[in-house]
Amino acid sequence: MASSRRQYPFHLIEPKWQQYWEIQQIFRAWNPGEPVPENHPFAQRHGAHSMAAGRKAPPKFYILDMFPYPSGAGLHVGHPEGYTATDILARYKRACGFNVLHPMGWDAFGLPAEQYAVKTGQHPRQTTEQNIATFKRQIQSLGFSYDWSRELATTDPDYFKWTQWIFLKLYNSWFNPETNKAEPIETLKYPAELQSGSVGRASSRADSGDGSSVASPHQNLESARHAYRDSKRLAYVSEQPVWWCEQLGTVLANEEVVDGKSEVGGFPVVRKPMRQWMLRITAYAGKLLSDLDTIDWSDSLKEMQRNWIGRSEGAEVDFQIFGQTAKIRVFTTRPDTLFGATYMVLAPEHRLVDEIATEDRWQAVEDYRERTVRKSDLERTELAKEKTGVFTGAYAINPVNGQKIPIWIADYVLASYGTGAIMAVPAHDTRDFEFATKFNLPVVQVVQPLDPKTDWRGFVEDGTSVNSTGPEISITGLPTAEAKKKIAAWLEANGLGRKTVNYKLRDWLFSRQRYWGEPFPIVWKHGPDGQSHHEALPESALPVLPPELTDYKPTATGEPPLARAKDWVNLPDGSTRETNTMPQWAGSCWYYLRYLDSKNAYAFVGKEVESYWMSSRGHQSAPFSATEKNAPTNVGGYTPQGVDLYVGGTEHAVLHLLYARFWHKVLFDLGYVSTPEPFFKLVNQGLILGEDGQKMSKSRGNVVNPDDILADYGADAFRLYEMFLGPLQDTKPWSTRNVEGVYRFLGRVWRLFVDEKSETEFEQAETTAGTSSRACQSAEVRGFTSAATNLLNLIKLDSVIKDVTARPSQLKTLHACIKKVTEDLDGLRFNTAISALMVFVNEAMTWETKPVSVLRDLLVLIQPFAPHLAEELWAKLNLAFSLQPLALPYAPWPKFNPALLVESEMEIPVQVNGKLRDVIKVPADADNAAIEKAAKASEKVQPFIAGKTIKKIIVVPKKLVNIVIG
RNA sequence: GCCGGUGUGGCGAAAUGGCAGACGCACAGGACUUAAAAUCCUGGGACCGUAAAAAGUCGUGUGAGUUCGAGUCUCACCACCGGCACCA
Repeated sequence: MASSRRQYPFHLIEPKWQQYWEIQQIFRAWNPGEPVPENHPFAQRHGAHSMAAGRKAPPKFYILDMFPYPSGAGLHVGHPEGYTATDILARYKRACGFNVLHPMGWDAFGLPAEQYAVKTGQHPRQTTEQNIATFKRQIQSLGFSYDWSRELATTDPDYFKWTQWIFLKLYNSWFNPETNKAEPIETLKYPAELQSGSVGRASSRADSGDGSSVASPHQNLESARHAYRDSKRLAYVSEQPVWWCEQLGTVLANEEVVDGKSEVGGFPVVRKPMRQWMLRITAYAGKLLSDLDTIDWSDSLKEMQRNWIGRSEGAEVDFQIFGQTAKIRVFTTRPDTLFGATYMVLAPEHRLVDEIATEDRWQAVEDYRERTVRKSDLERTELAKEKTGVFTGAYAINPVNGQKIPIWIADYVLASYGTGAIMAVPAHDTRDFEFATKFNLPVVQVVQPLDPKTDWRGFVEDGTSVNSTGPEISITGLPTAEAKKKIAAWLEANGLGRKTVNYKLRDWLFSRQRYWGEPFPIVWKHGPDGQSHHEALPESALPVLPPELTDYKPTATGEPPLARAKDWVNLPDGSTRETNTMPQWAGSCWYYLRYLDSKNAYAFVGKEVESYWMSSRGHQSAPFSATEKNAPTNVGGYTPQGVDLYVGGTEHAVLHLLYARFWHKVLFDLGYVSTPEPFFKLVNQGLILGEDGQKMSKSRGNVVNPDDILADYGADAFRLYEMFLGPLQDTKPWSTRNVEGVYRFLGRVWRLFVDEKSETEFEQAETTAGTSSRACQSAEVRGFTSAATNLLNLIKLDSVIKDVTARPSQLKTLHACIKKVTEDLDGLRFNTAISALMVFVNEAMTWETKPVSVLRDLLVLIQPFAPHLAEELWAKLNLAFSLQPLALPYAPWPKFNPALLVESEMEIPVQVNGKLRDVIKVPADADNAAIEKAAKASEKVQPFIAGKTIKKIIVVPKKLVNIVIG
């Protein structure tokens, strides 16, 4: 920073008010039934009994930030962008009379702390606590109005006790397709063969619903029932290939694997099958998709979730295998192209491959499968890669025309989607076409493009069916949509297939081989026959704490580090604990609910409290924004509810936001929460790039440290700058130079109020006292604050601030500002709200007399943006004019009065053929005829219309005149 | 390839279909100062003019269209950003 004089003493003002807010608990949010101390400003504004039972509480507003992962690097300038936006809104809503819930906490489990532990032996909890302390100090130095009494960390046993509790709810529930809801597992009826004493064909493993699992040779009824229930739970166990990283000695989640290498360190990873816990998120695919229509999120975000869920409508069709009893079921979105199916493809992992491959093809098939398994997903799906595959030797019968078509295996067909098998229609599918071209398979046209010039080869859009007549069914001549319907109906009627919906969404792999995560509340019981099964621990056993270890490395066998703690793992009754831990996403799935009632020892959240904050009519008492487009209201039969505004980065578009919605919906089905969606309105803040327009990164050396900005310009300037940068949602480059612009603005606000001479005296006194350094503040906070207050009291108000009635022009300036700032805050347009404040201040600087009333309103308007400066000036005004108002954060938001903006004259632009020629002044009450007359009389307009025929004159009332000439 | 978004001065940006460029940065000139910093005032899209003005012409990625009137609406195209990517 240029070593210039401070615009104003923010270095004293900011710590002073931050400490005041904390000691007075100014930003405590009050729960229903909670007694509010009489001297708290909330009580002064709303009444001491406003939250008492049976009283109608003030409307709530729940405004939430995505809580940060407290990394060792500390805060970067991207964090405060969202936090400032939410804080401004929180302060604005508080001033508008809402009971505002604005909490902060820590998403504190995670790999970095664990890796540090592996390297140094320092317990991850210690690392985590240090990082939280840094983050908290940095966040608090920005003056956010968080209710810190609700602070939580996902790593607190009091918190993850309830994460484990929710897991038990998932474990003890199943999804009932008939009610389309999660229900307690007890409501699950056993199939007929498990109801009597007979031992039936029960599947012994997680059942994917295709009824194909092989029955165990011998099981008694009890264990068969057990297995059946286990296969239906929302939390279940299955054997899954996962990413294993030898160098890191751990398994990695998909999102930690980038381009076939570990995101951390760039080490190679391999697929390895392991026993895993899964969460049945796929059961909710339909609801997760359709309920997007009921919430106010950006189009792009909703689209990302839609793509991730990936719904496609189509049909399943059974193909008889030639010469065998087995059938192959395929999924297709284009049943209308069935006549063009000239071959079939199975995924190499498809379970029928073994059965159908002929002897002469066996070796080729086996070789191909071998190669496929070794390939990573990346290699399999790599862009523009050549198609590969081998013929199995077997044939299938096309059910519509009886044709014998070859069955291939190829890795472009994924085992995990649909049925793992496709009918290939090379004429009308790009991938099938490539494959057919490479292996010389026949290509038969069955769809005619509407435009006859379009080549039908590789034509994948809708058209008209051709060559589609078989012995029993014909769809030739039908448009695609109708052809689909007709063929689907025929398939269904003949038992050959049925309409279905498929989703790309997969079940959520929920276990990690980590130390620093929530242990599962699960034990394994080992039967005498060598069989073992899992059982839930009772709620009374929660929280399940992780054992203390000295070595955090995963074991050589790939077992989780928890397995090292033998005393912890082995229980007296011979059972053993589950040694996996939950993924980092678990804690963030429900933290917004814990904030509501973070100290509750008896429930994850109290019922009444949940209902007040999540489903009382906050939106109705004050619409978020009347002007907002696309704000869904009352969609799907219920008023949108939940968190009123959630702000965070796009990086969580599909994972956190999908997982949290899923958990919330399960809790809703089970009756624990009162809304089907957690987040009513969600906004993604845009990325802040480096000064060079590149993404900020250490390697580029363009990272801006918030602490530096704070030291040079203060928190208020930092807040203001982040908001003035541009629209919240946009990506925008950082510019330290531009910080000076808003910093100067705050200096002008300061000089609008204070007497310059007294400030000079203050500066001399400060130099003598030597308290100018920020460093001394932490040492003796109280001493610092009283010294700072004494110094600041030397600064007096400007003598032209008087208790006089404001002039009409002054009121006009003020109310234009009130209007603009209010509307812009409702629309989250912080940058233009700030420019409106600048316009006001620029104007007010020229006033020879400054009415107190106007300046007080100004401070209420500025308070959300620059709270420290506003508080200091507010205090000075109150002192000088002996006022005893509410604490500034609770002072009512000024009400815009349109009558004050009325002018006696208005300016009307006059156009000739749409081109501006003059701006005329007419009386405010002039009617259209008078305006038209004045426009034609204008001297500047005359030359353009003289001698021309006037074809038409458009007068937009009070707005504009356009004279159209020939 | 598919989906979503964005294109406006030297820069960040602003404009319910109605005066394009508010507000701010940078810049230039002036005031204050021994001087500098800070502060205050003034100027500014481009072109063409002029001693200086005025007037005029052009101008919101490109090309068409709708309209009395388009940065804004429609269509096509181009560029950039983000997401997904053999999902049948």
